[in-house]
Amino acid sequence: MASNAPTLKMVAEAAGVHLSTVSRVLDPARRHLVSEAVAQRIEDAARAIGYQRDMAAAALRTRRSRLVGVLVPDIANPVFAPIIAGITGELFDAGYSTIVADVGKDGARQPQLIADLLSRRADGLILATALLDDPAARGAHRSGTPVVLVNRATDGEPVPAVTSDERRGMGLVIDHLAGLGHKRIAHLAGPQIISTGAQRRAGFDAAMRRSNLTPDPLIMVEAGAYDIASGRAAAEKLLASGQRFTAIATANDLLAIGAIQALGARNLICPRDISVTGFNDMPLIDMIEPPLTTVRIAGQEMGRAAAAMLLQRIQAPGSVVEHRLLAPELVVRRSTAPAST
Amino acid sequence: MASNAPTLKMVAEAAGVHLSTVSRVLDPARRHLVSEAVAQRIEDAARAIGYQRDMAAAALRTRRSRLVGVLVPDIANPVFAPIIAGITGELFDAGYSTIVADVGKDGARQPQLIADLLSRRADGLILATALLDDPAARGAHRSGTPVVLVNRATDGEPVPAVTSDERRGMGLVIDHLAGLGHKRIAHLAGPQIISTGAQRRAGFDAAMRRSNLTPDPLIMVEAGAYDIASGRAAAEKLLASGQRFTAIATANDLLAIGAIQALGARNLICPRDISVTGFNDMPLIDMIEPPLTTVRIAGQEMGRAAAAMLLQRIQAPGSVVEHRLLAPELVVRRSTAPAST
DNA sequence: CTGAAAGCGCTTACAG
DNA sequence: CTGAAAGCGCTTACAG
Repeated sequence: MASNAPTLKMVAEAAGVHLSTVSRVLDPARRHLVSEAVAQRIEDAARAIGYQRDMAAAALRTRRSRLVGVLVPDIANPVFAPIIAGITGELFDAGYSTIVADVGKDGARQPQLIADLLSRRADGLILATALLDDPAARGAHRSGTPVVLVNRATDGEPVPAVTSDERRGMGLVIDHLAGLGHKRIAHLAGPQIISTGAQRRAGFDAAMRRSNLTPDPLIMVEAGAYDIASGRAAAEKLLASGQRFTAIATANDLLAIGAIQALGARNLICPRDISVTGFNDMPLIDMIEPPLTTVRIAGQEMGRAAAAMLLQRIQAPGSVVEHRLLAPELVVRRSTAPAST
Repeated sequence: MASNAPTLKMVAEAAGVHLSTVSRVLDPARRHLVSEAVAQRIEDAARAIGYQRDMAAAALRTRRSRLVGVLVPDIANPVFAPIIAGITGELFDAGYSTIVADVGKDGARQPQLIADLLSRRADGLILATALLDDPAARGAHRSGTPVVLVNRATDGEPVPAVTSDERRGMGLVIDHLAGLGHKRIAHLAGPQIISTGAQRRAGFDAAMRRSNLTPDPLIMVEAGAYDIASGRAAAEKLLASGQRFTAIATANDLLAIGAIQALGARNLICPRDISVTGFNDMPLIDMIEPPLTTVRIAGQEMGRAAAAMLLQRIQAPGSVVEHRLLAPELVVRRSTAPAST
């Protein structure tokens, strides 16, 4: 274990050289500075005694840790799983380690987690936790720490980000529903303090107008959170309003499940009476009844792209801030049908 | 950012003391060694210039990093999400950071990841990746590194572990099915090189005998992996065998979905013709058609318990090896019904 | 109660 | 091409 781990000095003694020479040989970028014969001898010795470079010490000396911190709102939420997988995969390939931390639903742990990550000399941060107005994200970015937002962006002062193109995603939904003859389309929106909620709603408005339909404020409701209970509650409000509509475009798969439950409670059947769409294409959402028409976001790619962007910013800290948008994809299943008349 | 971060020395200068005194004051355990007046002055100075302890340097000096590595077979698998959440939550509360790493489906990255974690002076490892025979887990444990297995255990030489009580879980399933009058119960087993697969199968045999039923090798199949496709393929083999059975007890929810699909392909309906049970109670499994009767494992608790056990082993490295078993719970839904006659 | 010094394991100018 | 030395930012015996 660590307490008796071989050090550079031990390798040096075994090979009969100075430890600085060992350090050179073991760094691919500087190995050529040493004669081949000596280098060979050192490599043999290092292998023989099982030398492993101490990253903690190297980080202290070089001020680079090859460590990246990832903050997520809820590590148990399946939506983030492919994103995290993409991030860790890309970073691993680049020789980086990833610390994934869960800030808790209310984000309470975020400040301490950021401080902790920085005190471990993390080379950069990826935040999946951003609110539209997010002082922590802005602050970290401003202070010069390489930061990239993923899945959710901020508005106002730009911070580097990789997200799905939410407006386009909702546009695909509306085009699909309009194509099925739906005219009165309700929107079950996500929390408007998060970019996904706000952008999907904006995409809803824009796409409705593009289709010459009117986004009617009377059939728009906002869910308090992205979960089934909130979706059901919001959909019940919609149904209780007495307004007429033939489809509900929701901002999230779980909200869609809640909406379908609310319909069922009133003996309305999806899609026969009312079509419902989701967003995200989460695992198993194709297995529910009815299988959900939804928008697939490229989670793993998003994670990879965010990691790549961060790596690039670690190399060139001051470089221009970009917001990369990934194209989503409509997945038509059986929760949508021609408008009932 | 990190390059101009305040150091102990800067705080010392600001407060007009030696940096060793600052170090004492900022460590709660040694603060009492310094006079209150000086301590106050130092704390004020530290706050004023925004001092943050450099964990990398502290780790180098103390040989403790307050960092724990967690290895999972597939970070995108929803089964692991609550386990990871439990682990990170418990460790955060204890002042530890967690590195979560995905070893990839074939485990190819595991050796390098373990080496990397150790080179960052991780204080311990939690492995959710263990095979029944797992040289890496055994090796790490033997070398004196604090290690705890979670969800999956090894056999042979004992390594500390926290898992669900698989035999008991499958026992609950069989008792339930037997209570519904099923006598010919097929087993769709998980991979037998993983403890979950092996133990659930062992639990199946034991519980069948306890109920005076015969576990029939002719209606037992092993899935190649825990996924829908493997479940479907295995169930098709079962159906093609011509053997008679009225229920299939599977080792995993995804396998159960595959089994239900295989039934559907032969125009058999679950549960009318054949009852099917799952295992894990993964997210949304209650929403599929039919909602699945399954065994709920206490994922988050399991994670917390594994973290607590690791913390304890970090304090007392040589302490006795235990394998903690958490009680699972049967969740009856609509995929099981009285045996058709 | 406080300071001065050594040293954790590395990397990297600087000599030779 | 190789060695000797300084120093990253801390903690911790050892003095006084």
